[in-house]
Amino acid sequence: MVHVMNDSFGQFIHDKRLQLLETDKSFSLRQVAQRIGIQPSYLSKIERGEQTHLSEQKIVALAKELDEDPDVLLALNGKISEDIRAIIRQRPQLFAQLIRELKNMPDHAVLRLVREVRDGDW
Amino acid sequence: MVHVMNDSFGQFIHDKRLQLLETDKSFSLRQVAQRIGIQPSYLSKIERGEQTHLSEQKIVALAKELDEDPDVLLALNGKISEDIRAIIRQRPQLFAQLIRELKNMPDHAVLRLVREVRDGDW
DNA sequence: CATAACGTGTACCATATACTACACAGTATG
DNA sequence: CATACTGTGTAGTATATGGTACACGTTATG
Repeated sequence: MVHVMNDSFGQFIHDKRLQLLETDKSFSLRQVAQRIGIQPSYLSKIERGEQTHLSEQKIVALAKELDEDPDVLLALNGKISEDIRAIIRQRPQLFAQLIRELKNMPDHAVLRLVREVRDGDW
Repeated sequence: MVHVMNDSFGQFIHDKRLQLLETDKSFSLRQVAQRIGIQPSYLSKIERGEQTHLSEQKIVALAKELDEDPDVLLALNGKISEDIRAIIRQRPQLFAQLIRELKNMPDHAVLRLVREVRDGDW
């Protein structure tokens, strides 16, 4: 990662895994690593922040394992889902403008837009 | 670029540069390359699609030179402005949801949202 | 007509990203 | 108490990204 990344990612997934491990022994580092398809040593490094890079595919798999939102885990890792990026690249001016306008809007205001669009009341 | 990238980028900036060159001899490949801070051979390769990679910083400088929208040039190069990415990463769930909802909305509908937000009529 | 400017070919290069392979010591389990 | 499973350390790797340096032949220009 070139841009800043405080490693809340490693901390976050470590905590969540331990939490799940309390009631399900299949959430050992080794078993989770195996299920998402990486080496245990690599997941170990990521959890401890010694290594930060993890591909979108593995992050999404991990999100599924840990029952977390993939977009949130991706964000904690400094990434944005490829499908979102593709949508923006289709109409860069339009989306850039909208997103910059929304930068400082409170959550509830943005949510109102989401609802407006979803309910299609226009 | 890992994902697909049809090289409209090289074609696009080549065409625009030639257009500007018609009325201003300072838009030679060499001089433009110098002004944006890369080697002429590199710009040459990019214009001909032999090479596609160009950093956000250089693309923004090039957009300024060619009087084009930086977000559009970035998109043609498969990229999204870092400031936009940062905004999304701040509130990933919120923005991911909104953007996915807007994926298939026509431009005028999205523009209506932009205007709503800008005019603050809420 | 010398020389300045042009675009391009070849050969490299540094850093970032995303991992693997394997060994090892400690802890739990049948 | 053997052995299976745990987390971690070390070393190395492939590919992507974003370039540089310099020479070369061609085209303009004073």
